[in-house]
Amino acid sequence: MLPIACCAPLAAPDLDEDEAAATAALFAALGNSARVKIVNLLAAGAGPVCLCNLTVPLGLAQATVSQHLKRLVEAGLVLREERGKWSYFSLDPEAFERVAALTLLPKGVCC
Amino acid sequence: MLPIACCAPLAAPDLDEDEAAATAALFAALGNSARVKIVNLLAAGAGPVCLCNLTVPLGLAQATVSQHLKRLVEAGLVLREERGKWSYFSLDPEAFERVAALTLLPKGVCC
DNA sequence: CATTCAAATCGTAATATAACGATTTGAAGC
DNA sequence: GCTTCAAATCGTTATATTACGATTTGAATG
Repeated sequence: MLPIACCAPLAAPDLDEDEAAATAALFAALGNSARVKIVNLLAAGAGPVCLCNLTVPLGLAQATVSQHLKRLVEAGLVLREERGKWSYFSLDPEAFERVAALTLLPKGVCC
Repeated sequence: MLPIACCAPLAAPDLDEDEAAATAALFAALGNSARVKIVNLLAAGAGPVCLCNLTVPLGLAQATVSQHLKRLVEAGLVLREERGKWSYFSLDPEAFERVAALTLLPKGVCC
């Protein structure tokens, strides 16, 4: 999957094919309960979390968790950090804003 | 697919399996470029839009558009309204708020 | 430099999704 | 009641996703 170059709000005027695809890709990255739980665990933890500490709470095999993390990293929502043999993951600080930006209402209405 | 009973923000404390699944289902409903475009077209139009006016801008067959609309209705994002032979669709007024609620930051930070 | 061990990748199977044409359904109109 | 025509559903195919065990990669350590 290509990295998400940009994404447009749902209510943007004249959304073209590429913008719709980029927007959909970001939503799709969160369209799986394991990945929602990963984001939730990363948001809850104070600081980066080791993959090895995610398999038990998720109830999934190491390979499966690794794949989900890869998708979240490719979507630009999660950051990977190598520490020796271990990989630590954290939410991209802008992840929430990036997703929230997709749901901006027309006319600047907010929340 | 079951209707989405409730959904919890990504950063909610102690997200359980059902909450994660409901949250993921809402994201998944928007995780397709055709459905993003449909939501965009419905947001742009003033009032309900006929299915028959969606197939051309989407470049998809009637059956395909009907299926996508069904998914959006099941996700609680779009409303269906029958008018004689035609079906008209509009955004659920709460759709944006429902999606935006998923990305609420911890500690009430907003936008 | 061989061993260890976590993570990534590979290969595969089961399931889900997306698309289409064909068919069925159902309201409107003759 | 028959016809019409839009929408929904069905049946099918192609593709994508999800999951796993097995294998490979690569940093740390003896």
